[in-house]
Amino acid sequence: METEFGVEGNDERKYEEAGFRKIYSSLSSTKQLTDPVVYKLVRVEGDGRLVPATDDEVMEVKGLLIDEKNKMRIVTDTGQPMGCISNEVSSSGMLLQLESSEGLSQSENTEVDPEKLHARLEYIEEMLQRVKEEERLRLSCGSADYSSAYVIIDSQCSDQHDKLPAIDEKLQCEIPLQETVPSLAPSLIESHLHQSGSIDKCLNSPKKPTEGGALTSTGVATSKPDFSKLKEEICLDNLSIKELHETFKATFGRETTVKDKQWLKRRITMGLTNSCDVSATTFIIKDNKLVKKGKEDCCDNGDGAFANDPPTGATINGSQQEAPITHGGQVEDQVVSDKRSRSVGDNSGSEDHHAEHRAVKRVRKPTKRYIEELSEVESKESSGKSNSKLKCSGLGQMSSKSHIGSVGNISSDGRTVVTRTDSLGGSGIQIPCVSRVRRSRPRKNFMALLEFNPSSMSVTAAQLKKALNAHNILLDNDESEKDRSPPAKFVGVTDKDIQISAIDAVGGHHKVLKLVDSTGASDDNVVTVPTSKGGIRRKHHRAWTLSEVMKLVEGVSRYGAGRWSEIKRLAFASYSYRTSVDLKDKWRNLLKASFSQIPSDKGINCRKNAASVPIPEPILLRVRELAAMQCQVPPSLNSSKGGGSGSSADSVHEKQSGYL
DNA sequence: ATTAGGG
DNA sequence: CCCTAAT
Repeated sequence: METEFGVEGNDERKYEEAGFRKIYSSLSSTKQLTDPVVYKLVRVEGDGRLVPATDDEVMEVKGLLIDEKNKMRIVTDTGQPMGCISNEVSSSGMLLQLESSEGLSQSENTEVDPEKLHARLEYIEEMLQRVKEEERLRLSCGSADYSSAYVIIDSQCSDQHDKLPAIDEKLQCEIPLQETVPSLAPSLIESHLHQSGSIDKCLNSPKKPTEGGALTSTGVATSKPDFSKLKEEICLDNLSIKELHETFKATFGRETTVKDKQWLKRRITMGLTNSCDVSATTFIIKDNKLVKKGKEDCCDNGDGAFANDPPTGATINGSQQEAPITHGGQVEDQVVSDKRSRSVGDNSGSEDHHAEHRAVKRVRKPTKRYIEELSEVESKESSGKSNSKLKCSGLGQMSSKSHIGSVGNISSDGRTVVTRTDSLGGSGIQIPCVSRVRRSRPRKNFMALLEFNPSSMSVTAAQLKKALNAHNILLDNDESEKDRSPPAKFVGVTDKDIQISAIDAVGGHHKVLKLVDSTGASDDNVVTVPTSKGGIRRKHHRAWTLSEVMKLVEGVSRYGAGRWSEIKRLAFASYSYRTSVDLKDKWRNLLKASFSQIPSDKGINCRKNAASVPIPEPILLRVRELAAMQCQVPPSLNSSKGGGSGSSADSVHEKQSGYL
């Protein structure tokens, strides 16, 4: 149906005979299908049966795996249910089967180059990363309905696995998923235009000697979102992987480890242009619009898409050892060389970790909060203990047990969650160091309980535990269990986690990676932090990402300031945190910022930026616009700053588009 | 339940 | 961000 046959009909028949139905091929006709990867989509029924994905499901997932450069195909299984894998599968989901070419085309040849396998592994990881990212992005758009994605890796070459002990390990990584990732409002783009007089250069020289020094020795800029990189014109083409990662973070407020330049560029571009139609081969974003350099024009040609695939990745700077995931099929070797330990799917925090770890042989720098928390712990316990634990759970696990093993846990807001044994009520249970207790709701319940049962601690404790469990915060020693993801068994999952667990499927021939989606907000937990002053204060600051801000702004422009619940529902549907009140507060802040920060623009970005990322001027401008058109302009500084060129145009603009 | 404002 | 008053 949605089949898009075509292109190298080479092994077409073979696949079909094997019971596959090819549904998508993004292969360019020029590429050789020497080492194809086959995807098979399967749904996991509640009883554990695996049934072929429906066409609709296929369609849905199809978009997730458009891989234009690597030679692979996506096919669905036309066949029958594949049998039971587990009766623990409660949630239905998608199965994505990756079949290595070795399995298909070389099934007779048992001798598989270990290197190739390794390469395959790396490749799969990369793909998983991408699936994950796509999943996140998709989630943030609030579209999807299915809550799980499964990836099955057909291990027909299981005999090779001994040679690659890492495989099994890698399949068992948990992936706490993070929410977020909106796209930028097109409306912002316009306002940006007005101001673009002063706008110019590409951001390909993001390294100011001053910044980031503390973080990385490679001179890569800091990992904190740097909106400045998103301002003005962005030449994604010239960026290294690292820089792309930075840009990605700035755009989506989240780290990524996807090493594919093309993918990164496309994704970033999509985010920045709020378009899903980004298939350009050149990625220059100017004024939030995609500018195509040498080629035709921008954004369009949604389908066949990435036929020509100018090696933008070829812009590899020799200086930086960037992830050499290139296209074609020659990549593998390079990838192999990159076999650092790495988890299939951690989330931002550890992704960061990986990125850093990879570029520099250096342990991830603990976040401020982490240090803070650690110190708190230390104050109670012996400091040395804590330290060792940190190291242990942070890295030791990975390196010792296996290539990757469990990456430990990462809180969805990007912080590494180190488990420690704490004397909570003297029970000595293991709790995540940084785990935060669910905020408002449980607290309420908890309080209520305390009120009604002031004396029965057991009850309240149980309730608390229950509440925590409800949010997938394991208080028990399940921590390790969770990590291990015992084979042939699905981990109990809530909709709040994304994880990948390996299980032995039918006849032990399949490894299944489960990619459970997350509503994204597993982090609206809170931690109360004893302030040095004595009081204890809550400590959840969830930094607003650029994307969020832009979404907010766009929401305001669309529904009007004040309709926070509307905006919440419509524009922030996928953000479980960020209440309407939050939106309101943020808007208030934005207003304040937009009307105050103007004059000191140049002087500011020197030092102060280090701590707090400034909001890009275009956004502020837009905010001012909206404020003006909605009569929210603070009386004091009404028309002061506007004197310049942009404002006149703006005012005109705002008057005309005043009502929406 | 949602908003507006102050803290 | 939190809290509260007002609607």
